[in-house]
Amino acid sequence: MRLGEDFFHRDCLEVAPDLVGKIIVRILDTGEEIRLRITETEAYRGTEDKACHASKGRTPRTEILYRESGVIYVYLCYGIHWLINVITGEKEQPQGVLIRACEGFEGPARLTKKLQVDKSFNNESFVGNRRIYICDDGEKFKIKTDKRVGIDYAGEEWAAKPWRFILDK
DNA sequence: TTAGTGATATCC
DNA sequence: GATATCACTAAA
Repeated sequence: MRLGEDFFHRDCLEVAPDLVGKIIVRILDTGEEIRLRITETEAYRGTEDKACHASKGRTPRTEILYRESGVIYVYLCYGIHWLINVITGEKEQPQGVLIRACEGFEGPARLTKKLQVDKSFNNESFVGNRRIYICDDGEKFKIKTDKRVGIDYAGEEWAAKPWRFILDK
């Protein structure tokens, strides 16, 4: 079953663990279909979260985070890597979930490379999109949590939050 | 361990 | 206009 707007329209701390174990589907321009199970996500929650891009204020780049749930936020990291996020929660509230890894493709940039996602997906939505969407195949998994990674700059308080969700095999 | 890479924000 | 920063990866 394909996930709709109501799935994303919750707090990112609820959506992030729920997204683990779901299937991300990407239809290439060639018609080829790629299906991958999501194995790792991270939650980024509002202006108070120093690790969230929107914590420094609303800018043209972080504008996406304020949009409605289901919207795709893609941005370039270290000049080479595309990272993909999905917006969650209420409109005008900057929060989202970073999709870090899928089965067989651990690492946020390896994922987007495999799925051929780049900035042309930025500002689109998982809801009603025919190139990329997320499915629930009904399977349930055990989830474990951990600290987020790569955000030491946000300070100990935020770097220590257990807002990383990993599929527990 | 380090090079590679470029958009963004922040400082002149 | 210039520079510093960055939610990473692959090669060594």
